[in-house]
Amino acid sequence: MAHDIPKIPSVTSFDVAKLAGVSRSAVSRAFTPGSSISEKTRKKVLIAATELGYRVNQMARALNKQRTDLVGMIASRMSNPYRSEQIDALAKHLVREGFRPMLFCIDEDMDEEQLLSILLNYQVSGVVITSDAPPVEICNECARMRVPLALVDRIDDLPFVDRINGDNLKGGRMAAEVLMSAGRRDFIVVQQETIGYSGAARIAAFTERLSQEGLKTRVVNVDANEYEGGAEAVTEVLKSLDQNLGVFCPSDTVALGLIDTLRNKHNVRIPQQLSLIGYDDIPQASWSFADLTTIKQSVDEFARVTVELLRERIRHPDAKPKNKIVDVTLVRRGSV
Amino acid sequence: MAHDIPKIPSVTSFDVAKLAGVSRSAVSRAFTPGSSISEKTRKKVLIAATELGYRVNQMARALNKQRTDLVGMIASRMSNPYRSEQIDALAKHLVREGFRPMLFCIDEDMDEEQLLSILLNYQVSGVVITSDAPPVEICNECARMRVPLALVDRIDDLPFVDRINGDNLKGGRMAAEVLMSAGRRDFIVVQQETIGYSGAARIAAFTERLSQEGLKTRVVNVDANEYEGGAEAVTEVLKSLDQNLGVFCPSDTVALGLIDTLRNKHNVRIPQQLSLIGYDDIPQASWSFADLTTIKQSVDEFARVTVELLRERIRHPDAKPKNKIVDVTLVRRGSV
DNA sequence: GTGAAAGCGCTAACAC
DNA sequence: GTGTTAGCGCTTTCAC
Repeated sequence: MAHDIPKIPSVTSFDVAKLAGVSRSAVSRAFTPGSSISEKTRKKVLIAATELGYRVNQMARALNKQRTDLVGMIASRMSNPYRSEQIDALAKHLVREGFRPMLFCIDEDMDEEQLLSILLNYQVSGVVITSDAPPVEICNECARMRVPLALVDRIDDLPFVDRINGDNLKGGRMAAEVLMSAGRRDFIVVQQETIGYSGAARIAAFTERLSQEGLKTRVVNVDANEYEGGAEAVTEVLKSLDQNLGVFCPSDTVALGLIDTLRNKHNVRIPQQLSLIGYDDIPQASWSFADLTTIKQSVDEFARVTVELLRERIRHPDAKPKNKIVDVTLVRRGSV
Repeated sequence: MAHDIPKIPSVTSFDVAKLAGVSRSAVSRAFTPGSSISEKTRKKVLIAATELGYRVNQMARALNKQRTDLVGMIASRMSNPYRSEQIDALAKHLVREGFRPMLFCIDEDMDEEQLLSILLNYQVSGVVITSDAPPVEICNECARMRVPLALVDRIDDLPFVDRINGDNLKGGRMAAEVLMSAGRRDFIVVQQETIGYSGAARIAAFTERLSQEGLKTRVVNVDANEYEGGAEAVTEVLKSLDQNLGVFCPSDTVALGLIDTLRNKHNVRIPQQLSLIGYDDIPQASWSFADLTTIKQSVDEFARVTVELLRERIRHPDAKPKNKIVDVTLVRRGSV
């Protein structure tokens, strides 16, 4: 077998120590921020290290510290653009902050026990869960083992577990207000069978705000998720069309299914015949076919806060759970 | 600080060995598939392990084996639904095959050197790159260090580096043929500034197939990517509208920007006034507003093949590069 | 501020 | 098939 390129043998702290004329401890300290080492030796070590192409072996370090910088990200439904934006942002922030994201995409038939094993076997520094279906066992076990855990868009009340949520109360209310100020008086909210905590909270806030004005909301339940769920809601929406209708979908993917089907299969004119508002502001919401008014949640802000909470919890594993709320804003487009 | 839940101290192979009345090697063997151990002791060990809640410490194992089961996935443009589908599929396959995916989302201002450091520091078992912009340094260094590397949708010719590509030749030809059999005689292909290898290959195949029939293709260059790129192409497309036009976008995201803008901003009727075909078959291509005919690449098949190549290369790091082609199929919808 | 020594938890080579 | 022994490469008391 030809070896066109020579394989480089791995260089250890011992080699660096020898070349720099110091001990291995010195090398270790040179690569450990905040350890007591003179600037002079640090320089010497760094020079030797560069010369040899030394990199500290994280496995050895982890074995010692009983902790890696690995962070498990558990995600479901990556087909939802909001989810993949979230993961994208989270992965970037984690790396920037010195963590190393491991990605686990789960679905219905995932093996909770196996996943937990992996997480624990690798002694992850933390876990972030952004999925609708709660992997209960994982949450409990993380809490129990004091593995820092951050729950995004989830409300589960667990000891030692932090949560990050959008301001669903504000978002739901804003949706109601936008629809009202567009002159709508009759309301439908589309609810997927598998609705999560966030969706439910948004709907509750929406309904509540309307009832303050003495207005009623009808809930249309659909079996499918995302786009298909929206398409499914069309039947019910069409029935109410002669009234002064405002529709709220607590997720853009659903709203997009609805608006697309309404416009392109049933020639409904929006916003002339009805107003529609979504939630999340995924990229597709701004596409011409949709031109969807929606409530924007900043994935970047979510990611920032999540990493921040993780950091804090690593410092204080036994602190009581924190609950962060991320602001939401209205994005006005043509569907209202 | 209250400790509502007791923290469990970590249990080592030593503890299990003691309880099972065997040596630590026996414990190790019980957890190493294919090692020589009697069924009887294996049982004993497993029972003891379960009782104590033992999990093998991957860091220690890795330190020993000089290799983790970590696989780095390097991805760009997660906003492209095709990309996130790819990552989703890849992550699932990797886990199923015993690997642990680390995710690195890169953009223009990423630090190649830092990323490389991470990969090497963690002694990853392999790296998969699915990004348009080639992180050259990373590729070279992986080859050099014999870190198994798989390139998805890339053509870079590197020693010890495997590649997985869709059948761009077939795909490009099919696109041409579909358009021709719809009676089109005048062709435009939309090309983004940042087009990657795959896109270029598809365009080449498309153009070539048409020229076999004596038909010419005009390339429209756009500066923006994805949806915006498609929207940008509209101006040029409209100019050619009175002719018998067929348009090919080597990526669905671009095609969607084009078709959406054409239909919803310029009232162009498709396929009456022109035929349009895309590439990838992302979920949005099937939405009503688009109803886009496209060339489907199976992300699942991509993932399967990629993991397979990784496995092989781990066994034979010095084998010569393999080149796998994944089949593509036509998905007929209403845009042609 | 620095080095020596003792592990972190595991696997592999070697005897038996 | 099984136990013993010797590390994997690093960090970390503990003296100095």
